[in-house]
Amino acid sequence: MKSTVSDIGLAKTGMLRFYSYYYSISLSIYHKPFLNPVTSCSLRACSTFSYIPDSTESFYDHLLKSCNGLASLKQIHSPLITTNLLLKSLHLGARIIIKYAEVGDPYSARCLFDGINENGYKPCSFIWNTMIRAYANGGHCMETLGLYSRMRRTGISPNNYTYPFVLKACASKVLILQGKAAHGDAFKCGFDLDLHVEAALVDMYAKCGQFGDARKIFDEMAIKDLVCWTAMVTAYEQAEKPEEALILFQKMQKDSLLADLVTIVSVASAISQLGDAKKAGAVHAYSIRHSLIENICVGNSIIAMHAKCGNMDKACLVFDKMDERNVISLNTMLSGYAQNGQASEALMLFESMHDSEVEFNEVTALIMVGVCAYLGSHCLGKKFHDFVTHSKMEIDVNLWNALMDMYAKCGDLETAVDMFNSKQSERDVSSWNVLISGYGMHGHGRQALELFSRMQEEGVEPNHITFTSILSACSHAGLIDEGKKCFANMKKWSVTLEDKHYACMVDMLGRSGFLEEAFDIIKEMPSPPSDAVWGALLLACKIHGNTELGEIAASNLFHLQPNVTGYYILMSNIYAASNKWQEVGMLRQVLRNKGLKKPAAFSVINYGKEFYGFHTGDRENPYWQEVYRKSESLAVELRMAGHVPNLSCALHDVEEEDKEHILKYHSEKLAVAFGIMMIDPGMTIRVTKNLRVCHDCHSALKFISSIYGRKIIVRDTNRFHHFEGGICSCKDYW
DNA sequence: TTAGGGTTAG
Repeated sequence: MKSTVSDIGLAKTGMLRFYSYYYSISLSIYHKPFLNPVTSCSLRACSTFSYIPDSTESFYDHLLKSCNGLASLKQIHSPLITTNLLLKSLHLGARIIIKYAEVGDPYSARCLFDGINENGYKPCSFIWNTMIRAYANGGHCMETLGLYSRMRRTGISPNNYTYPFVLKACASKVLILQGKAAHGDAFKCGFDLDLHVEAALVDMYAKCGQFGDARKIFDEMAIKDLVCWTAMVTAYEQAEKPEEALILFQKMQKDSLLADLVTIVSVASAISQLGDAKKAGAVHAYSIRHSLIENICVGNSIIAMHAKCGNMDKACLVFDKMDERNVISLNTMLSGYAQNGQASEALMLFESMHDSEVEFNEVTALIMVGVCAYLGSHCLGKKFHDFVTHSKMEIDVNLWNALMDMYAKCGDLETAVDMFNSKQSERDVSSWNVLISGYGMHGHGRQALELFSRMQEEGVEPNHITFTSILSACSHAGLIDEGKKCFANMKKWSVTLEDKHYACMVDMLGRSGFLEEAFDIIKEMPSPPSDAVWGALLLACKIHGNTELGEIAASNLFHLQPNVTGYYILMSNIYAASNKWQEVGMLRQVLRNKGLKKPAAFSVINYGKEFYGFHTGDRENPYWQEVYRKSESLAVELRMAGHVPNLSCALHDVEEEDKEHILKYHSEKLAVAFGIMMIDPGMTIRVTKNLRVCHDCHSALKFISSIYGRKIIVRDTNRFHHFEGGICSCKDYW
């Protein structure tokens, strides 16, 4: 009992003994069979007492405030029935109705409401409003509207309290027709100019996507308070119209209105959508100036905002200064690190939070499994899987899918397949997508197509991600006809063709040399192609040495993404391959002027508990001297086995002899040389590279897998290469 | 004795 009742509350009311008495009554009621405290509230007898003392109401108010579950609510409700106290206080009845709705039992709330209505109370709007509120707050839209309609038929007048609830219900289920009808009713009764009704109307029209109507009501309001302004700002933010939200926020400030925490959370979210670091700084400063940042929700929103603007240093500063943190603060930071490619920072933060009071949850696990997938670290991913298995967390289908995806992205497709097969009854469409995509990135196009057919046989409807995965799988495996068929079938499944689907088609056709056909696809696109589409064409032009089409793709890319180094490098490589050195020089000058640098190639290999990273020509790695010696001897063995260095893969402006020397120390060759030295023979060597594998390394690794009888798996930015017995799983098509 | 904006992570 004491655990559900505030001692302070009891001391204030002095009702401890009173409660003990009724508690014993409620216990005895529960021991009587077949007596449900709610349904038995027929409230037939009327009172022995003509009034209920204020102190009693106050006592029950305290009890209800501290009650947070159905069982304890019923214990409070029971003595009120047996003593008929409920009949004497409509206020208490209303409180219990609301409480039943809050604990998720609208049926009991309705029973009590019907009982009250049938037993002698003079019909009044108050109790009807209470029941309408209970339905509306619980998201029971149709019940709200049904009761509102019955209220009017019964002759009970709706008032200015009724409409905000009814409009809220319409807004929650985007029922614009019913919302408009309620607006009309409010107008007829003269309540449409009430401040609360107007705010609810603004919210309803905005949530139903009718921004013109929402804005008209908002603009014409005689008095606008903070809630109205925030309703409109939030409406724009939720509809992904961040510019409009911020314009309104500025206007609000000109009206000398101070934002509260609700406003600032919405504004921070709007800035997150824009990714505007400068505006993020201004809102951060505002939240400090007005002491809003001390609220944990605001703090978390500011962290998320900085993270989405790419500024993890500032996010970290807020996180470090927080007096109180919760699991959302931690997850926001972890996901920020993950989104900004700072995987090791995410791992360090996760480690550092082990001894804190914040408990990890399923979202933490989802983020961290994603970090392992990003790193391509099989051993770390396996550790997280063990961690999750041994924790109290529930492995739901989302986490299960994330784990499958992690195994696939860490090169362990077998485990991903085993996991998929072990959960037949609980699979969802994402489970199928994960495995189709896994087959695709490992070059198993046929298996991806078979799984796609099986998925349809089992009645699982493919979505836009399924088609991205299957088109990408066909592209990696060079299955052009199959890919075209899938692309044509998308309409059958009512899946809208998105930019990414076109990018897959351009990639598929372009890689296999059908450059003109790929360009035709672009020309047929209903909306302007994104950088992904033009990027796919540019890559294809590089593979097939098409300067003319490459220039078209590049000029679009330089316009769309003027600061992405990779596109300048690709175009420069196309020029270099056709000996257009003047153009090469020009593009390098552009990069210099913009202060852009070619990203350094980097390969990571896991050995024991550690990760060893190698840059091209690395001399910082603690093992670099041994690794260099191994690379020298490998170069000799490769020559003897028939490998001819592909000098076009080295820098273009150095002598031929130097080119061969540079090739020996490419990052993936250094990592594999390290693997051969350190990892037991018979164990797979797993390497992850931050760029695409170069052609010379690809050929060399095939030879190495044969010379040493080792299985080598390399994950590059696009896909996996499994080298074994002198061949690669990509069949030299990548 | 009832009312309007909404919590940040995946």
